[in-house]
Amino acid sequence: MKTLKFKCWVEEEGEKFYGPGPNELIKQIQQEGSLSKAAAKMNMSYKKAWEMVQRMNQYSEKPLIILKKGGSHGGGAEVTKDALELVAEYQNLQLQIEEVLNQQKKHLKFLK
Amino acid sequence: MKTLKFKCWVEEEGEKFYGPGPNELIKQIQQEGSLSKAAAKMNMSYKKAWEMVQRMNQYSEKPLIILKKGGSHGGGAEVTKDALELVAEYQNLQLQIEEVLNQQKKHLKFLK
DNA sequence: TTTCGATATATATTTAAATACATAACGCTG
DNA sequence: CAGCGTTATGTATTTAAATATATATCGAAA
Repeated sequence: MKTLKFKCWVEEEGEKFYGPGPNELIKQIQQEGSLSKAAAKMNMSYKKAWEMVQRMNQYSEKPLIILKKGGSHGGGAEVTKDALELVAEYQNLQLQIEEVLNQQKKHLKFLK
Repeated sequence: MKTLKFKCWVEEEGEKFYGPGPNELIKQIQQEGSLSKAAAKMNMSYKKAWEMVQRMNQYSEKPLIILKKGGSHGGGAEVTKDALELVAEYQNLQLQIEEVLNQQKKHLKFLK
């Protein structure tokens, strides 16, 4: 069964800083309240997740994730309101693309 | 300047066999009549290009590229009619997605 | 039957990415 | 002020991808 897939992302100066990975990461951080736990849930190394957060924050106008260390729980990760808006916009964009693909699938010869 | 990019491809059993790379390769082969020259123009190793062709042909119903060895010119690569139709369909699909993206760009907050 | 330019294919090397590992820093709390 | 859990960050190891290298194969044509 052939399937049609896609991916979209945002980049600046050739550097990708927002796509499916960061999008999912934000959602997991919101659920867990912790970057390390979010990374674990995604089977991703903490380091990679941490770098993802740095890139995201660096390239977006306003901070998306706020990391805090120390304190009673050892620290944690907070998702900003801007991040949530970004998630919503991105996922809406994905939906619209999927819609186009589902329409087109019907008469694409090479998918048979 | 932030830009929104995308990629779409066809896969079967988790194996990608058609996307931007193979699409461009077909076009270059048609111009050059040779797989090695097409690969060179794309700054791709011959081996990678050759494997691309194998995958393409394997997963599509009808052969897309016909490779010939020996003969007066040493051999060559031929693009089938089906391949050209595929190129056309794929590029049309890309255009439609771009259209959606260009529409959405206008009111995407995170692109500012 | 030799030459030629292209395809065919295996192996080795290089490069890049991801992961693993180790350790420090932080700040609340008992 | 020691313990805890989390973030912070460098280094080493592993893994995977891409490339480079070498050699064989093919078939028309001189």
